[in-house]
This record gives sequence, C-alpha cells and structure tokens, in this order.
Amino acid sequence: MNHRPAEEASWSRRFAGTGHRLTAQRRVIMRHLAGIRRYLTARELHARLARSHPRMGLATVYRTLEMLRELDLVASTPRGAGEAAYLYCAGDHHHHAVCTRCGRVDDVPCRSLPGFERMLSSSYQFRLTEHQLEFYGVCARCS
Amino acid sequence: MNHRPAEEASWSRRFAGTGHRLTAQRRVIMRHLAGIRRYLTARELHARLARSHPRMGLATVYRTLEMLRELDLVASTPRGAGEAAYLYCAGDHHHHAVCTRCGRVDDVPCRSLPGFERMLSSSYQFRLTEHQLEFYGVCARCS
DNA sequence: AGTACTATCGAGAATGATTCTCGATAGGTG
DNA sequence: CACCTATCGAGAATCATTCTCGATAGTACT
Repeated sequence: MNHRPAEEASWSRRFAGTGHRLTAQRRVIMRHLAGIRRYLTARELHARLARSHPRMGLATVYRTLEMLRELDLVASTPRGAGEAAYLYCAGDHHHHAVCTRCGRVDDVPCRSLPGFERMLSSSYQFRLTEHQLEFYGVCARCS
Repeated sequence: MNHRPAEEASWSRRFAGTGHRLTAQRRVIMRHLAGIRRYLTARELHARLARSHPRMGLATVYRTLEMLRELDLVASTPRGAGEAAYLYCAGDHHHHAVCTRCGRVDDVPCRSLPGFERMLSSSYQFRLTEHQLEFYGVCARCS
C-alpha cells in the first residue's frame, strides 16, 4: 500500500481541472487503488476500506470508480459473474498482463499495435480509433 | 439472414459430440446469430425472435447463449450498462473490428500477436496463455 | 413407429450488481 | 467565517441474469 506523493499530486491536479471536489472519500479510494497492482471490484474495495473507514458507503465507491473511469484514471474489466473490476491506470496508454494465479497486473507498453493499424487500414479499409487488449498468463513470480 | 447449410452442419455436429440436444430453440438461435455480423444482447436476440417464435422464453436465450459461449461458437463482450453482447464466431481463432457507427463486425486474422508474445516472454517473463483483443473504428462502408 | 428416460423448455420468482432518492454533510470560494 | 451546492450515507429501486419447477420434446432402444 505504498503512497506516492508525486502520483497523488498528479491526479489531485486532474480533479481540480474538471471541477470535481477532492473529497476525503475520493482521496482514500484513489490512494488505495494507486497502491495495489490488481483488479478490484467495487465490493472488494469497499470491504478493504471498511476497517479504516467504516462509514464509507458502497454507493460512494461505485460513484467514485465510475468517475475515475471517465477521467481515465482507472481501467475496468468484466469479471466472472457480471461484476466489473477496476485497476489504477494513470499516465500514458498501455496494456495489461494479468497473472491468472496471483492476479498481479504488469503494465505493457503499447508498441507494435501500429502494425495492426496498418493492416486494418490497408486490408479492411477500417479506420482504427480505439482498441482494448488484455493479456492473461502466468507471471514471473508464479512460474 | 443468410442460412448456410455447410456452417449449420458444422455446429450441429459439435452439439452431438458434447451430448447436448439439438432442440428447435437452439437451432433457431444459432441460425439467427450465424446470419448476422453484429453483437446482440440476449434481450435484443429475444426481441428479434419474438415475431417468428412468440413462445421462445428469455431464459432459454440466456441459457443457450451461455452454452454456445462455452462451446466457443459465440464470443461475448460487455456492452454499456452491464449487458453482455454475443457474436457468432465459429472456426479458427481471430479478432474483431467493430464499426462504431453501424455496428458491423469484421473478422481479423490473428497475425503479429506472436510479436507480443515474444516481448512478454523476454521482457516480462510472462507466459501468455490467453488474450482478448477488440478493435473499434469506422468501417469501409461508413467512411 | 412406439416407449421410456431425462435434458430442455417457458413463466415467473429470486438473486445480485449497480444506480437512484433524499435529507445531511462538508469542499471550496469569496 | 459563511454560503452554496457537490457529494455523502443508507436504503429503496432498477435491471440483467439465474434459478425453480411442472410441462414438453429430443434421443436411444425395442
């Protein structure tokens, strides 16, 4: 649960720009997410914060995660039974390698995708605007 | 809504192998999916079949889509408000290019991914087992 | 073809994730 | 420091999906 002041300054600045208030709840949620390299559902996050912040409402967690997603500060992925899971994901565009054993997530830079883009453009006349890529496998620690 | 006997033979054979019964409802659902190149939610599919098959139950549509997904005959992707959308997707492994205007889906062969796999293996010591890739953009017809 | 066995079906209830409602609270601005 | 109002917490409401159960219809075997 490392707390990096530099990163915190980065997203707290982003809040100011959008007119959103930097409340205590949002700070707590953002700090927790930034300090953990795995996907968490709203319920899991709420449970983790229950000890230190017993009055934090589940609706607040959902609202905050949705807002962070809109600000591109977190990424979301669907999990098993119709649940969405969230991951801190600020900064430049990249992809994720998720370990299927321990759940740890590594960031993977977005290289060679231009190759796909060229192929889509030439062979399919498809103008690429967005893409979503997720890797699953076994990380170095679990091998 | 083209009905291709060759493809139908292909997935009807797959049913037999798994011990699942090839019921009238499953045939109707499979035919409809195979004849349309776009993602459909369970509700949308149920609504489309309502005219020709008024007695088709929504639960049957959900059950069938889930089974088809397990058999790798359809792919699913999350849509806006927590809904899952399904696409006919039999045959070899490939990816999808989804037009954000008309919703049409083109199949894209799975090339150059070995490049990603090599990078993950060498730089991250990550052994890739699965991946999920979806393209979004504007197709040739909509440009 | 006829029969038996049981997977599957339809309808509606149940479940569970997410969102909404509303009075209370607390950022942020002047 | 006070005001304005975005945000909060608690619980109700919503909505996609799954479950329950008696009825139906594939499939295997005669």
